[in-house]
Amino acid sequence: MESNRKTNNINHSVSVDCVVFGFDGFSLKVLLVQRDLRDNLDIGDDTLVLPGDLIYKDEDIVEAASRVLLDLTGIDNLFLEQIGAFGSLNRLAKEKDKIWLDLVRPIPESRVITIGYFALVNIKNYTIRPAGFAKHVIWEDFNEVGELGFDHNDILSAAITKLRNKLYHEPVGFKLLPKYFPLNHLYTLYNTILNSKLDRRNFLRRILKTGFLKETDNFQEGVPHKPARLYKFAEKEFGNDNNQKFKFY
Amino acid sequence: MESNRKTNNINHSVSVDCVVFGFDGFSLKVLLVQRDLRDNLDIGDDTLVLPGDLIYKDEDIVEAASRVLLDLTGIDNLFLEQIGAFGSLNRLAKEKDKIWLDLVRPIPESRVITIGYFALVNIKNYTIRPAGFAKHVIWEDFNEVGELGFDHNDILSAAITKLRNKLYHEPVGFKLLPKYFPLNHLYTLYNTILNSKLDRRNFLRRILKTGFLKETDNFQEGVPHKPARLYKFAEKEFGNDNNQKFKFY
DNA sequence: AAACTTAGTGTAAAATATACACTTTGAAAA
DNA sequence: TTTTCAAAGTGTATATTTTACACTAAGTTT
Repeated sequence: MESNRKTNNINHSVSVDCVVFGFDGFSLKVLLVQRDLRDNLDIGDDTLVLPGDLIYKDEDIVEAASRVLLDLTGIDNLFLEQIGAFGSLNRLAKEKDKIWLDLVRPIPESRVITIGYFALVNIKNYTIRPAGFAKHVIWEDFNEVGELGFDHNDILSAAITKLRNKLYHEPVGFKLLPKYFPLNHLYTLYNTILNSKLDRRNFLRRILKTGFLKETDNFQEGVPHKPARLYKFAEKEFGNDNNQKFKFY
Repeated sequence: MESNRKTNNINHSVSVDCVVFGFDGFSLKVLLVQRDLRDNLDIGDDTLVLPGDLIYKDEDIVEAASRVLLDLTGIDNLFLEQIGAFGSLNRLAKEKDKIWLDLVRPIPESRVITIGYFALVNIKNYTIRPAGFAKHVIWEDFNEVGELGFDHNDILSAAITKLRNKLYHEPVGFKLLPKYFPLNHLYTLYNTILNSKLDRRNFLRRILKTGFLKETDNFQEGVPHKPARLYKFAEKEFGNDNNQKFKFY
């Protein structure tokens, strides 16, 4: 039996949890799932959590994170980066969390250490769909995230810190945007995520100087004002390996 | 039986490994242990590894790292920071590693994910001593580290990257020095770790401007030249929480 | 044609970074 | 006690970068 084979193949000590950030043009979003039971029993638990699951015994950690995102949200083949391991002894100790674990986990009392992963996506590229034992999958406004299940607020904090640092040193901002985008969208994105109001002219000059953007001959269409030139990521110079760094502010 | 109680209390899926850096005035050192068997059988394995061990089921991860350092090296009560989780499927697959695991681990074939930790110590504050199942404990010159057991070269790489980044943004360099130190020692330390030859006058000016150093009225003693003024870390301004950052280069 | 909205652009002043070498001071040796 | 040695300690002129700041251009809508 397929599910049995999988059950036996579970590592009950280690899980992964994923922080997926998106940007809709106005605010930073986080992908959250409302947990539900495998067999569609509804226990009236509407706690939101990060998408995550126990890993399989024969599965690389980052592969587990990929699988989780595909299963729970339909998002496939993302660039994932590790945030770190979260293993405090009471991370599964909230009452609601224990009830849920009792119902869905073969060894509900097991002490689980989770590895956090972090990804950036263009929100419009994905039609998220609940699957596995998620009831709903939603894009939650980052500033409106309330108390999550387990220690997921801690993981999310670590993720936002990482994202903010990355914006200053690595060409990542464009990952939250469509392939072609006007510079002002990137400008709004930086201001939104960093909670800042950067000088627009200086921003444009500096972001271009980092070299990770390449101008195209395409322009915005359907906007009720002068259409802006579209830019794209300069893969040739920066590759897909997140190695090259720059100093931005 | 004490050791039995402990054996039953082991989490066979998760370990910790520690990268402890020291500085002897000339080069960066890493604490390594030569692994040996618990019962002092010598299997002729002189492979060097990072100090590490499986965690206990009821133990916080960072506490496990502390325990390991105390047990294996006599170093107690260090500031430890997480590097990340290392969980590739073949991380324990080298032939020598398998032999060692077969001999010392209750479940030698278990798939183990390890959490790397990183610490900086003043090398002279500690008389390292082997204990547990380490045969020797040594301070190895960072540039002379050869092939380590398991995936420990990967962990070490991640650690040195982290250290180099930290030197630019956090007041940590002084942790590798005695409580009171002349600025030139810090200068040598930066040059050594960063493989650079910074301009001395500019370095002194800039490191002072970061504000994390406080001049004292003490001077070097017993040196065959003009004694330099000693400085110490400005705890009042920077606290012990590694929060405050600066931009240094 | 006028009004609206965002795109796109330049510069002067201030701050910071860089490159560079000599004098001072104490200890040790002569 | 004088000389020598070794590292400590210090300043500045120039180049570069950062900052603050506001108007014109272009396309769309009315």
